Amino acid sequence: MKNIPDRTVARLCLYKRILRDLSSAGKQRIFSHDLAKFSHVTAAQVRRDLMVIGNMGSPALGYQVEALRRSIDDFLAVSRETGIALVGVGNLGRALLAYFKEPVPRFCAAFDIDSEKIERVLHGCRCYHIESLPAIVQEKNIKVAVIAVPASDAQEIADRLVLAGIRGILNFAPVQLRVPSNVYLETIDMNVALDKVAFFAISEARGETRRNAL
Amino acid sequence: MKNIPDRTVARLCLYKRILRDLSSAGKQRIFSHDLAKFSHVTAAQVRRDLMVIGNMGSPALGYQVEALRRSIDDFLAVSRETGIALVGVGNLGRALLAYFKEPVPRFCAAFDIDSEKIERVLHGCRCYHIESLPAIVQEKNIKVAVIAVPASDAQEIADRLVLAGIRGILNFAPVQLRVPSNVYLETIDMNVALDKVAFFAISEARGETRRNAL
DNA sequence: AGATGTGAAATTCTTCACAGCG
DNA sequence: CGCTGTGAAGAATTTCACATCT
Repeated sequence: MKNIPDRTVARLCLYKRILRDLSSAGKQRIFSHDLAKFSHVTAAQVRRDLMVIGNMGSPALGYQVEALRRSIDDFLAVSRETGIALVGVGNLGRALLAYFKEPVPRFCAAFDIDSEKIERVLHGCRCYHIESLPAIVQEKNIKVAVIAVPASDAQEIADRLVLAGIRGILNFAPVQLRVPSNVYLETIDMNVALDKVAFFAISEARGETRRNAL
Repeated sequence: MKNIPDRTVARLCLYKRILRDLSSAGKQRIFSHDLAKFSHVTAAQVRRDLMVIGNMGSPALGYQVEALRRSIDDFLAVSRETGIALVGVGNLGRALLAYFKEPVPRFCAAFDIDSEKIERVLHGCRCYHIESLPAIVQEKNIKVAVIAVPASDAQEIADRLVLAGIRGILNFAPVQLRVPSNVYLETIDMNVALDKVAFFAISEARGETRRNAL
């Protein structure tokens, strides 16, 4: 498989969500132009992105919302071929459990060290002791993990995750983690996000309004 | 002021955080090469980014950690010239209040409709009824807001924020909001983030490991 | 007519590479 | 010498524009 640009994948994920919303709102067809408007990108960009999943549209009718959604879903299908674990069931961790519970729970296991939480089920997700990580990761075929522990613990958790065979990490701790290059890492540093918004909000150096992170 | 690229600002925010960490770890000087390693970018990129805040380094000694941190801080200083509001004190909102409470609380007001929460102080931040938004925004000179309400309410909140004079919005609701072009908007869609990590984790289409969102 | 799919141009972002300094 | 600051080259990404289809 060719190298798909990171940005393209992010936009495809976005289109997927928009198409789902449109679909459940009963819309049947859509033109690149409209999808572009919803996603805050250009129509040419939409069509270019859609090239990677093979053509789908008809000049007369545009794209079939449901068919396109399914195509993108298939392309990204991997998302459902793996379990996803959450590490850290503090404030943020619990919020993530709640956030990702609808429409289908996305986490299949949560980990913490606090014995208060072990074996409890929060927002539909069972909580295990971090020592069980390797066993559960194996058992549930987990390839992706989200880190929601304090910055001071994040590197140790990352190391454990890598050791347990995790292939992708979404990190919310405000540190730059070191992981082997075959593990995909993305860090969402909300301090950075907030600083950036504040900067562009106030300075007149409008960074030509990019509307999507990632 | 020239147009500073969005990415550059994001990296400057990141350098700032790293320099703060280094500084409190007692480090005095640093070379672009090292800062690059910590931020997962190249040394040339670091130097290029630092150009926008004016030169600072000495070939012999590298950069003075504390001076550089202060320079970046000044450049981004706007971050502290404004109040920041949180709208939506649900699971995610409360997690954000906790997350942004250290070292200095960053939110100066929270808003919700739930009368249970009004006038209570959570994680050091007072909660107001959404109807008070215009008054409090004016009173506290708030220019930036974070949206942490359900997707279905996010557009209405965005409209109210814009009307109240907000200049920048960080949106956590999984919808693409429509705001006037003079308002800076950034959306962090955690579903998209997770989909993307899952995609690159499993497909062999390694998107040449970008290590930072934003 | 008006939309798609796509080479090719334009733009933006990153890296190279080297002059100049301490 | 090795590092900074930076012009210039190189990559990557986005946009243009048009041939093609309905």
